[in-house]
Amino acid sequence: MKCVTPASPIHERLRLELQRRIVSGEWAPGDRVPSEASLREEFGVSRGPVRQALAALRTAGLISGGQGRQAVVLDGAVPQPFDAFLSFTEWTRATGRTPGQRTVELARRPADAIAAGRLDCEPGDPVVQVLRVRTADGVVTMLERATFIWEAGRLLLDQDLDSASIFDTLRGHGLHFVRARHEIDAIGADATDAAHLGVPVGSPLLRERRVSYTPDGRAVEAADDRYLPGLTSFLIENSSHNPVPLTRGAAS
Amino acid sequence: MKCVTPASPIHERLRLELQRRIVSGEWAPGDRVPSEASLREEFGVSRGPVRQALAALRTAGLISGGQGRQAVVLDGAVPQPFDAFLSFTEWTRATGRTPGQRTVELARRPADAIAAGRLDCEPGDPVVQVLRVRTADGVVTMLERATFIWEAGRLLLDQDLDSASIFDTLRGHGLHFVRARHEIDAIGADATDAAHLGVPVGSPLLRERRVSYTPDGRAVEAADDRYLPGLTSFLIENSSHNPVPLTRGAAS
DNA sequence: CAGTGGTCTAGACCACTGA
DNA sequence: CAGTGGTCTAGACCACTGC
Repeated sequence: MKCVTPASPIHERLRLELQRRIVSGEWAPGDRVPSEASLREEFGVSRGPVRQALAALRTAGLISGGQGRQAVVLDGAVPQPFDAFLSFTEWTRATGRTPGQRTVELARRPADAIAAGRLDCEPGDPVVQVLRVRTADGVVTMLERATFIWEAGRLLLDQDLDSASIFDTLRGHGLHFVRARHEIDAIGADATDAAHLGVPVGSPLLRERRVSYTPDGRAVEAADDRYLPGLTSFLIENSSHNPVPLTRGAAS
Repeated sequence: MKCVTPASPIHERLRLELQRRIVSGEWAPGDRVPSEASLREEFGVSRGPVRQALAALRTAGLISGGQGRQAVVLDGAVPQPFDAFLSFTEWTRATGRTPGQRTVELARRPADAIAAGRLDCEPGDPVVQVLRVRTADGVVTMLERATFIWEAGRLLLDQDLDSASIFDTLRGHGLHFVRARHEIDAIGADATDAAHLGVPVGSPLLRERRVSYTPDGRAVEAADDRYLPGLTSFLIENSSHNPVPLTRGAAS
């Protein structure tokens, strides 16, 4: 088994190897995935890790499955790691482009009721707010409004945000994100959006509101990102075998 | 164990019971979930099903987790079954409202290049297209453009679409959907959108484009649904433990 | 250091699919 | 009817968390 990271668990290495065979085209869409028994034999492991690896690929939308029915390679989009969905910087790099940013505002102020509710802190608690225009290969793509709890935001106040990734900075101080909740809808551009994205007030924008959490469950960042339409979309792969924490919600 | 459906697998019944305890408030957000050992003892099963049930709850965003760290109940949104995300009818009912619809057009025509590509058939093959205004509790919510392959669409031609769920109809003929791919973005209303949704041309709409598949991997339905903003949003729970087939994509 | 979850093995039975 | 995946058990070792 040609494994990239020999230190990780068997099921993880197995998943990476199978994923490599799929995205490299070695196994083409429509091909039948080897049976669990074959994979057990090929890699010399028991059935547990094999099933874990296959379940992960199914969740990622790379293969199909079903009782009695042999799995088949699907023509899914290449899966992105968790970080790539959290960080504009990571996402842009992962898609082969160069991320850029221009910080419009970086301020410490007391949390208003909305921010306090989303970040699970008290109104009036100090928070740090960032307003940045994000670009990909120099093209204006998104306007980012992010609010951080003081413990995280204070680390950003003396940073040059135009040249550093916020996520990298926080990670460097031991603040990791392991969970996030996203709410996606459409909204007309307000005056601020219009000014920085170069569109008329009221023109359509794709909005992603997000709250990110640390392993111990504390909310650290609440964001309101507004994307220019036509440049960005969100893709979701969904199946009854592996239900996704995906909900169509009424207004909020 | 108070189980709703004694015929289903242990891990499924276990998940439902634990989910019930969470959504009913019996276990409040912030409470610690009993250890795997306790659950094994309480339900008299081995560790496998217990872990399967807990993994499902983690994926659904209902509980946290982590090596050595005892799981904690989160304040997540109530999870929706797979069907509820596919069918406007199911979703509306699941959220306690009454679905309605007004069919604008129901037509058989040859597939154009775009529809053929999405449905994996040849341009010129017959398809059935449906244009419907969808309402919830009588409020106009969404304009649905759906294209079906002939095998499915032919079942709809003699239906009264104003009173029946398309998904129910197809299900009744043995056409089940088990997988779907969704692409979500924002777009300005075109003339058709404007006329049926009652908004000016160019005003922001939330667009969901979707392709649905049967168990044997055939694409059956390609949809382009446009939601009025402020009434509907998409919610996604995301974690590094349980990566979600969720991708931010460049334009399409 | 005790308890917890993460991982792995070996073996078993069943339901379903497809030739 | 043979092969496949879905499910379950019993037992084991390890890494990490939190007291």
